[in-house]
Amino acid sequence: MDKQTITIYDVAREASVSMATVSRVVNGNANVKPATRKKVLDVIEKLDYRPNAVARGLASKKTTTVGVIVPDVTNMYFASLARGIDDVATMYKYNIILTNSDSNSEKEIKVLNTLLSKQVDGIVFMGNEITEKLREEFKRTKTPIVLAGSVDDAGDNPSVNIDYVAAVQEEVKNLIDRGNKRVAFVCGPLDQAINGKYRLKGYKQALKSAGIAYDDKLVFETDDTYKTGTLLQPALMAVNATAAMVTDDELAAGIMNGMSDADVKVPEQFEIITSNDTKLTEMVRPKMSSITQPLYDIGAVSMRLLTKLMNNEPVDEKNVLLPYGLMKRESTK
Amino acid sequence: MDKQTITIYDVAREASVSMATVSRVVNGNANVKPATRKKVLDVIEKLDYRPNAVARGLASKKTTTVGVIVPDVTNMYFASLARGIDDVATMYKYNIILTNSDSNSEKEIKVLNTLLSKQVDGIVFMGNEITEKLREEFKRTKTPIVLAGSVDDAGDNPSVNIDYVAAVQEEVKNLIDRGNKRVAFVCGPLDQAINGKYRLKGYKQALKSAGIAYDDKLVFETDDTYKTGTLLQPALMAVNATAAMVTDDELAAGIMNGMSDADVKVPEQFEIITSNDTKLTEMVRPKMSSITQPLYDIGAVSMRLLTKLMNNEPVDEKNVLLPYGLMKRESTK
DNA sequence: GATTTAATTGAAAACGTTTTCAGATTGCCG
DNA sequence: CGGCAATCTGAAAACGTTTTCAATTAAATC
Repeated sequence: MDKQTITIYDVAREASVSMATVSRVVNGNANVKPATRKKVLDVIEKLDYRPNAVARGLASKKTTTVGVIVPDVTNMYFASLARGIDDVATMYKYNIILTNSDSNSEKEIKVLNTLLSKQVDGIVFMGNEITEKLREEFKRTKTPIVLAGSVDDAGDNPSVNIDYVAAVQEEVKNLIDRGNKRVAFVCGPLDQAINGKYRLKGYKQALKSAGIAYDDKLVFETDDTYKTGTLLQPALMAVNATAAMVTDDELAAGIMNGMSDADVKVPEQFEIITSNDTKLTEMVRPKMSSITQPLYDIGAVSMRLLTKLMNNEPVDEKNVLLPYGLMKRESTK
Repeated sequence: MDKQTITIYDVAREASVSMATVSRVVNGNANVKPATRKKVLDVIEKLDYRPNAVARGLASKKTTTVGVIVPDVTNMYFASLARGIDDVATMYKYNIILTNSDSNSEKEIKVLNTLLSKQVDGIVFMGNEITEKLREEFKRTKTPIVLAGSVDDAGDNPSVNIDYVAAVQEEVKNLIDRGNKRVAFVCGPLDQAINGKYRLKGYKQALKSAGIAYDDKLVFETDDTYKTGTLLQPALMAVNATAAMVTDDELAAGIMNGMSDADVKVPEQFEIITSNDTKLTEMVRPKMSSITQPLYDIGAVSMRLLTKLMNNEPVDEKNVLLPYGLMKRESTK
C-alpha cells in the first residue's frame, strides 16, 4: 500500500538504457547522445522520478548540505548572518542544517559531532568563546569550518569579520573628542575573544591616544541581553560615565530605555553607541548610532568562502575583514 | 593520504563479531549479551568510530532530519517559532534543515521538493498564502507536514495556531469600548488567510457587535514591514482613525514611530495594538500593547505534533489552537 | 543428561545512487 | 571501405548502514 518510490532503475528499464546512463543525464554529464538524453528525460518526466539525495550522498560522499551552528537565531545579529548564509548556500545548491547552541560549549561539541556524522560538506560556526576542547574537535575533522562574525584568537580557522579594534577605537575616539571624559565600555562576556581581546583593545587604545587613564570601573561585563541593559543605569551613573560604547544592540537598547525611564536624556546627558547595526537601531527612539557591520554580507561571504574550501579552490585570504562604517543617528551628539 | 574513515566493518573485525552485532549495540538493541556489548563498545571507543548517518538513512529510510520552511528568519516572529521548533527537534534527536522562502510561492515549491529529495522525515511549514499549486505538492507526498503559526483555509494540513478571530475581536472590542469610533485595521497581505479570513473577520465581528458600520477605508493592506509602517501616519489621520489594530509588530513599531515623529501622541491621540508580542514590543517606547501569542510554544508544539505524525502515533487534534492573551502596555489607554 | 525454549549471533540481501573500466558504436579520413 | 579516434553506453563494484532469517549457543525443565 506504500506509495511506491521509483528509482533510477525504474527509469532505466522504462527507457531501455542502463542506470549509468540515467545517472549521467540526471547529473548533466556531457557524454550522452542527445537522442538518448531526450528519451531518458521523457521517461523521468513521465514517471515523475526524483533522485534520492541520501543514496546520492552515500555514493558520492557529498551531501550538498552544510551545518550552521549559531548561539541563538532569535538574536537579530545572528539571524541576519544566518540569512546571508542561507542565501548564498541556496545559490550554490547547498542546504543548511541550522542548530542553536546557546553558546554552550558542551552543546556546541555535541552538535558539531552530529553534524559531522550527518556528513555535512562544511560548517559555518558562530560563537566567540571557543574552548580548548572545541578547538580540538575542530582540528580533528577535515571537514572545512569557517567562523562567521566570530573570532578565535588561538585557532587558525578561516573566518570573516570586521576590524573590531579599529571600529571601536574610532567610535570611542569620537566620543572623547566630543568632550566625554568618562566613557563606559559595556560588553558581553570578556572571555569571548571578540570582546576581551579585540573590542576592549580598541577601547583602551582610544583612551591611550587621548591621554586618558584606563579605569576598570568603567568596563561592564554583561550577558548581552536587553533585560540586563535596562538595569544598568544606576551603575553607569554611579561611576560618572557620560557615554557608553556598547557591544550589542539589544543590550544598548536596554541601556537607552533604562536611561530614558530614569529621565536621563539621551544623547544630551548620556551618549550611546552600539555595535551591530541591526534593524533594531532604527526602531528605537532615539535611534541608536552604531558601528555598521555588513551583517548579511558577513554571512554571505562566510558561506562563499566555505564553498571554495569545500571545492579545494585556492583562497587568497583565509581571514577576511569586511569594511565597517560608523552610522550617526540620534543617540550621540 | 585521506583520513581513513572507519566503518562498522572495521569495528566488527576488531571486535571479532559481525557487523550486525555492532549495529545492534550502536542502536541500543537489547538482544546482545552484556559481555559482547562491552567488547564492542570498547573497540568503538578505541577506534573512535562514528556511525555514518547517510548510510544509516539509506538503509533505514529515516534521516532524523526535518525540513523547516520559513518566509524569513530575520523576522522575529518566525525566528521565535524556529527556535521553538529546533529545541524540541533536538529533544527528539532530529535536526532541522532551515530554508527561507521569502513567501515566494515558486521558491516554496522548489525548496519543498529539494527537502523531499533529501528524504526529510517531516516538514514544518510557515507562510500563510498557500497557492493551489503548493497545496497540490503537499498532497502528493506522504511525508507529514505541519503548518506552524500559519493557516490554510482550503487544505487539511495539521497546524498549530491561536484563535486569531477571537483575539482580534476581543482587542478591537476593547478599543471600541474605550471610545474609539474609528479604529483602523492595518494588516499584511489580505490574500493570506490569516489576515483576509481570520483577523479581518474578528475585526468585522467586533464592529458589528458594537453596531458600527464597516468602512473599508479603515483597512490598510500592507507588506508587513517597518518601513511601510513609518509612512502610514498621514493616511491614518486622513481617515480620522484614532486607533489601530495592527497584525505585525515591526509594522506596528513603524506606525508608532511615524506617529511620534509627526507629534501625534501615543496613546493619548492614537492607540495601537499589535499582534505578535515579540520582544520588540518591549523595546520600543511607548511599549506596545499586544495580543500575546506563545510564539516559542507554537513552534515547539508544531514540532511535537510532527514527531507524532512521523511515528504514526495517534493525534487527538490535528488543528491545535494554543491560548492567546492580551498584554496591556503603553500604547493603549 | 536429553529436550525444549529462549537468548545471541552472523550471513547476506537490501537501500538508491555514483563511478570506473571496458566494450560498443559512430564518425572521419585517405 | 578499412582503420583509428572519438563518442557513447552498460556491467558491476562500491558507498556504510539496517534488517531479516536462519543458525548457533545458552538456559531451563523434567
